[in-house]
Amino acid sequence: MSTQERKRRERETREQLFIETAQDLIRRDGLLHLQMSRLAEACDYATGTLYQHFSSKEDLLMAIATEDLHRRATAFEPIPSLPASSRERMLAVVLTDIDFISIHPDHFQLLQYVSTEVVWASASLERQRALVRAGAPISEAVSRVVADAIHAGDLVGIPFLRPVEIAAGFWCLNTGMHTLAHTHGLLEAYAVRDPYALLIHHGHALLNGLGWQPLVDTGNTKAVIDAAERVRALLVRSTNPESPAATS
Amino acid sequence: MSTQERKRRERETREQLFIETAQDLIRRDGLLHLQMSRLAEACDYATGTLYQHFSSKEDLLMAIATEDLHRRATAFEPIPSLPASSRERMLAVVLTDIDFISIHPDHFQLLQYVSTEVVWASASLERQRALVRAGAPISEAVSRVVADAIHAGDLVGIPFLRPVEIAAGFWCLNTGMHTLAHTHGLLEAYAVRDPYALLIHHGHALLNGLGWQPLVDTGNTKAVIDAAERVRALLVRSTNPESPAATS
DNA sequence: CCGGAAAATGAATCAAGTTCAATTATGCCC
DNA sequence: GGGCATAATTGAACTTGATTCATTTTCCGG
Repeated sequence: MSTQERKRRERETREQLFIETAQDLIRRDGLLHLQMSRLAEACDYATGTLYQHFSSKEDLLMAIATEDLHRRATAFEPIPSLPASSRERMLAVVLTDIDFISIHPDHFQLLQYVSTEVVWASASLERQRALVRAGAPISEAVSRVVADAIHAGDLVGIPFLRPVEIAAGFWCLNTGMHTLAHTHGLLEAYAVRDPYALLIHHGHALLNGLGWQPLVDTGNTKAVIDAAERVRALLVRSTNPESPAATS
Repeated sequence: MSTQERKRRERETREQLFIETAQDLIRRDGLLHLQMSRLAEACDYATGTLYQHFSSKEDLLMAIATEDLHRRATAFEPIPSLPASSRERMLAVVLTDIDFISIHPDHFQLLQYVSTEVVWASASLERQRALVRAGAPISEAVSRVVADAIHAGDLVGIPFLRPVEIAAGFWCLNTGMHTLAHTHGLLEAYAVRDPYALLIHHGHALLNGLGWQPLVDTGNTKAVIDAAERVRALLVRSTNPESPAATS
């Protein structure tokens, strides 16, 4: 049946419209002021129609967060096959996350909000699962980099930790720094000037502490900055497919 | 005027009653189901009376979080003057936080919720400031341990980072792991068995990576566990003033 | 004791999310 | 093409729970 298929597509398009319009409204007025009735009006639909797609307001918010998370995960995809050392690829992980959250600060705040017990419990089981699923490719990509490092001999002596548990350490450091950067009053309380430069520094320190070769002298500020620039250039090239002299 | 003073005290006592009863209700029924009218009833006051103390529900939640955070900060107080190496004191920081959050998981979830843009903005300026202030002693205590380490020569070669920025790294690691441990679906997604054992491991790795002496062999599981036990024993002793062999 | 200020009360108000009976559109079959 | 059954859409009514505020009660100095 082609009719079924068309309907499904139309439905999906409309859901996309709702999600994108909601993102616009949130950017304009803030998460606090998002109202279901206003969103419906902005999309030229009745309030009730929203509930054909989302079981509740929280459900909608989770759908938005999931959408963003998909995009975020896409940014991590090319990292495992980047033409660079395992250590540089790990740096790429940190930089990719920094860059994404810097461009989409709303995403982080929304994700934090929907991860909250209160909001989480108010969304449908399906959306909860979709959100978790959307994040999985990130941990998989990072774990692959770790596994490659172990395989290549860049990372030895941690037989009792699985790659995903090494990856989790960096997830914590990253997420923690995003939290520090985006939570009211915290940056001031900690008097941290540039949270993401600090994250890169601590990231290197953690890599060094895990014995991840080649070790980087974190005291050499210029080397650290140069390495970040070099890896960022690689990332940009991997995102723009028409590389000057690519041979896949 | 003594009357003024008494009134103020009574007011404070009642505020305490509200906060503690609210904590009970949250523990019993969950944050999601806390209702202002039910809280008032549980305290044998009218709903309106609550608003003599808290400008809104969010304001109340922030007051609860602040109360908890005070207690949490108290746990960190003895650490800087613990009779141990600077590295062991830093481990004490991590362990103290792990233990507090393990005993008070509600606190972490509430803190995460009130730190959310939506809730934060709905609380009074005064409460916002009080919450930030309540957390400050923790970063100060940790920063003091870092400063001591630098002074003692245990931590060299990081002239451009201030103690508070080193402390921030551990804040991120800790907060990140609490988030991982307490956010639905994440532990499963990352397949992490024991998040706090992992936190201790990564904590040591970060300390090693910063060059914090004496370095610890993270591959030696027994040594890592023993060190944690030893430091925990110190912490217990510092909390219970009457040590076993003391002449009371 | 009294008068008036301050505090407490809880029913009324309000706001926003959610529902659902009525309406409209859609697609299928003859 | 027309009529029928089903599904989708609508938006006003409903619901829930936070917040307010007119009224009542308490408190305190003189």
